[in-house]
Amino acid sequence: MPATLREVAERAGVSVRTVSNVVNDFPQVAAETRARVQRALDELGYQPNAVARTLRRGRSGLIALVLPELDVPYFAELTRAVIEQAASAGYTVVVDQTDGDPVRERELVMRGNRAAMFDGLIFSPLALGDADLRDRPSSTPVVLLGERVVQGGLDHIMIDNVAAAGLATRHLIDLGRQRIAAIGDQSDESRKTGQLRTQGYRSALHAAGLEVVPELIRPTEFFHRSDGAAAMAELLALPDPPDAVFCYNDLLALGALRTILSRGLRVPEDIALVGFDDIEDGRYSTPSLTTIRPDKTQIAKHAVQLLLSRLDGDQSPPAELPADYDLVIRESTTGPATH
Amino acid sequence: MPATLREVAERAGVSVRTVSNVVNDFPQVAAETRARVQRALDELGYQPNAVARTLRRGRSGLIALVLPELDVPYFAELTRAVIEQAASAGYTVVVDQTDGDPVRERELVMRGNRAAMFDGLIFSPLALGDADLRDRPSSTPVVLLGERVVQGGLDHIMIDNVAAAGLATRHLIDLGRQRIAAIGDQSDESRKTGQLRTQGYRSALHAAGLEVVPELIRPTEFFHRSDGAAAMAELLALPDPPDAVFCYNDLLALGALRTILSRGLRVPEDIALVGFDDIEDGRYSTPSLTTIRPDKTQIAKHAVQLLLSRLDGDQSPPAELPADYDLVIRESTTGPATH
DNA sequence: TGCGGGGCTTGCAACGTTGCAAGGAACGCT
DNA sequence: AGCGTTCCTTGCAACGTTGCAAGCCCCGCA
Repeated sequence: MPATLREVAERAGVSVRTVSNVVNDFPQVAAETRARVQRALDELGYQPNAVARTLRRGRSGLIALVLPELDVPYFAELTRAVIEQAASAGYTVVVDQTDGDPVRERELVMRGNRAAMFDGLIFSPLALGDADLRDRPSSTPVVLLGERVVQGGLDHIMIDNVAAAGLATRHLIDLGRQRIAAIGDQSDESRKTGQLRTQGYRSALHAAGLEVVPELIRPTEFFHRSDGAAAMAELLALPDPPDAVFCYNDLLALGALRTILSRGLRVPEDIALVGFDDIEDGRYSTPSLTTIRPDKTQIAKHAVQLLLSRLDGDQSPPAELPADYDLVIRESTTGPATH
Repeated sequence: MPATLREVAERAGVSVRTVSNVVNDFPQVAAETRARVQRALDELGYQPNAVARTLRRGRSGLIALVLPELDVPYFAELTRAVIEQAASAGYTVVVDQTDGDPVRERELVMRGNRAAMFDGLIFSPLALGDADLRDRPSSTPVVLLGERVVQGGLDHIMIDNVAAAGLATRHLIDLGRQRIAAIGDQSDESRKTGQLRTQGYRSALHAAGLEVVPELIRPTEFFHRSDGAAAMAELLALPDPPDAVFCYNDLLALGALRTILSRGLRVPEDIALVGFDDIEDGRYSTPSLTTIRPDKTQIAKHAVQLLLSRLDGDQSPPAELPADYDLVIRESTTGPATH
């Protein structure tokens, strides 16, 4: 049963308001009074009631990070970055996992700070699209992450997927590979990630004068290891298998790697592999994984700053911030370093 | 600016209390009134204010899951399980990451439901130990996960680490390995995990009549891939390197695997590897990882149930629930399946 | 002595909700 | 007609906090 302001006030022989003034470090408190109140606070182990405070102030100091899956390493790593950025601004992050369930996503995003208790939302949608987000009734600020939504009229942070995918593909072309496959295409109109990356992949092939072979572009339902493993098995079953694969994320690449190695083939000698996301797993696989590295810290920083500026009343039109990325070359395309 | 009960009441021409009755589905409301209020609710898009509700009811419907690191796959996978269990009981989970920072851990656990807004806490401590938790002033119920704390006088869920480590070690012995190393020992008195697993490792060796070689027991500061890679490098530098290694978690094992393979050695032919945790990464590495699999779903279920029973006023003495585990044999000890 | 002013403290109200118990209307019974 | 009962609705207060503005006291100055 924690102490309230009133109990502290009685013990210190002052009014509730004065205790509040001490707790909140208002200057207009006599030193002697302050000391007496402080003693009472300490003796009773007073902790302010955050709920009452939030009700009164209209701010909770919480921001929600809504993600499809926490056990996807990319999201886990991004979460760390967001928590760090928010903490340095005095905010606490609440993480919520939707599993890409449209109902859960809608619930979280559409309801405002009334249903939940947070001041703002950083949201990486999987199921919800442009249309869904067009007119949110809620007034809680939202920042979107990822390529899922393009025209939501909301603040939005994403990397240039077409260019990044092109960079990855060009790297394989530069290595002299001829039959370059892609894993992770998504026909579903609403899944922008796969489509944008396929677009970048195709342009890179075109630009190099290489033929785009439809059967080398493998769709997957999700971006998990198992999807990559299965897609790779299909590619290996082709009469003329690829000599390189661009996987649309690292998990797909790790799944594909597993399949390749289990068939006794070598990476990169027989098949070169490029992933996307630069998760830690890919730095410790054998061979380690060449990948596109999005600047997760930057993404987190932009997201938090954008959100906080909205909380401060920034009324400027929705921003669309690009995030940096680069290509990290490792063993899966160039072989082990010679030492 | 979302609607309040009062605004709805004015629109419907009833009292605030009646609107509340409709919102909360109290039976004593005339059908006609209910319909009229419902219409007003819909028109204004009313959403109850969770903060006010919590203040009034004394319950937020939130439970916090406090973990050292979200980007450690074991915790990410556990988080998924906890979220699922809590959701099925109508609770929402708030995830908080401490990075093992004692200050943050203390802050979260010591403060009650006042400082934060949750009804209870599921806590996997890294830095805090028995003494720290002995007399918490807060009345918020806590369930502890893991072996960090043994005598906290708090509800507690853990697996039998000694027995599990013994099982892993015995598996290596049964394969005929003679020089079995261990990675992940922790001399720091407060880090129970490493100590308990070392204890199980030693007993298994003793029981098999094998010598315990101190230099084969490698301490690590953390349980990350990089720690495993470094420790393995030390082991390989020994005049007489091991022919098997029991790693105290899968990340250590994956780091060790990376080091072994990069030296051109084979797993399991030259060195057999066993991990702990059964994270998904270990199912897709090459070779896939033999490991101890804690029943994460069971851990989550017990934790949530225990916590909710405390919230319901259960006053029974602190429980110490064991969680199940088993040994999953994969390629890192027995080689690829022949197909 | 009267008055202005600064330094410090306080009471009141409100944030939006719900528990409590009372209020009121309508009905049936004697 | 009077009374009890049932059914429905309502006002008040409170959860713990803080904004606002008033209030108090004491000091200094004329």
